[in-house]
Amino acid sequence: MIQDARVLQDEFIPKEVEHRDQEMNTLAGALDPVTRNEPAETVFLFGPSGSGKTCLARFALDRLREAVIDLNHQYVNCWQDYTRFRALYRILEAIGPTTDIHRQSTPTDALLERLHNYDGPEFVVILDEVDQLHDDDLLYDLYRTAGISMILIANREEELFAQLDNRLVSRLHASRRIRFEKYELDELVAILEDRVRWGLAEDALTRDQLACIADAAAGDARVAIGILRSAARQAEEADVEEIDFDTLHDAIPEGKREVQQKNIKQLTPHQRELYEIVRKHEAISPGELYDHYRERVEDPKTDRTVRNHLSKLAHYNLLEKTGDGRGRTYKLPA
DNA sequence: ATTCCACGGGAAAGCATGGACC
DNA sequence: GGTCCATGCTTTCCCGTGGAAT
Repeated sequence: MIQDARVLQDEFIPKEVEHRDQEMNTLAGALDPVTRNEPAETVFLFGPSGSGKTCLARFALDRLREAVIDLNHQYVNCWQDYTRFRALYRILEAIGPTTDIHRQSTPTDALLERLHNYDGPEFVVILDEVDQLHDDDLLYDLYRTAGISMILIANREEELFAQLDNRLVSRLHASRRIRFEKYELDELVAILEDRVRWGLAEDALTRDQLACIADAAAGDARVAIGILRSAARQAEEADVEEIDFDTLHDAIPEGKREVQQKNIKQLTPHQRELYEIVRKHEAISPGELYDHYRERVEDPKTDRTVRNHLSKLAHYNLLEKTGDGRGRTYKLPA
């Protein structure tokens, strides 16, 4: 069934990107100065999740590397590396060994100094989920570093600029902005067809089945590929060459759930406990939640810390806050 | 009006850890 | 080895704000 599992991974970058010609042209245009050894324009990619932002950014960077011999690059997911220190660390990894830098005991200023001393070839940094950065000093740092170009990725344009410092907003005002729309149904089907062609046995799925997946994914390519992956895995385990309707039916919720399960694994025991408590309730009030938590956990943290955890869980889309103030309840997202 | 929760920003304390020095 | 210091990250403490209930 599965010929090449890499094709079904989230990180896979296809040889061609479909239905994003306009966006690709703009992005390539912004990056073009790099081919003349000049810094690229700063580019923003905005759009909903699964609309191809990250994929296109990496794709464009790959293309650029084919044309430019000397080019440094790094991809930073700000969701994971959300402090100034960690993001800087990630960036420095691309320009040299970092074994002498330690999470504790090396000051952020030392990282910054090393970055400013950089005098290698043009350096393109992709900052994904840039709105997850806890403070925007990092953007300022990079902006002021000669030889570094930025591709910045976020969901919502207005929200991002609302949270940025005013100085930064005015400096970034002139940068290029590319807006992505959700994929249409037939576009998703085309994307899935490619993945099937490259990664699965021939005719593993019918066109109708792909359309069914695309429909369930509601314009989100990541979800669509997740469902496909899940279906292929089940077929592989059952050792069959075709995916039947039942398998597909099961794969839809599972594919959707996969992203969440990934996030749950990263939680601390306390955070997971909170998640479990919310999961067991239809909807739970904050006070009730704190009570349950204190009962179930050996060494309960303070309410304030619990609130921090809850914010984090909400950030990961693992739970949902509804209402405000007194009427606030927590529940699992729909 | 007043009280009651809940929220979340910010300061400070606590924690874990590598490096310098003895 | 042992001690102390510096640092980033987490947790706690303090507190102002604001809506809901009384």
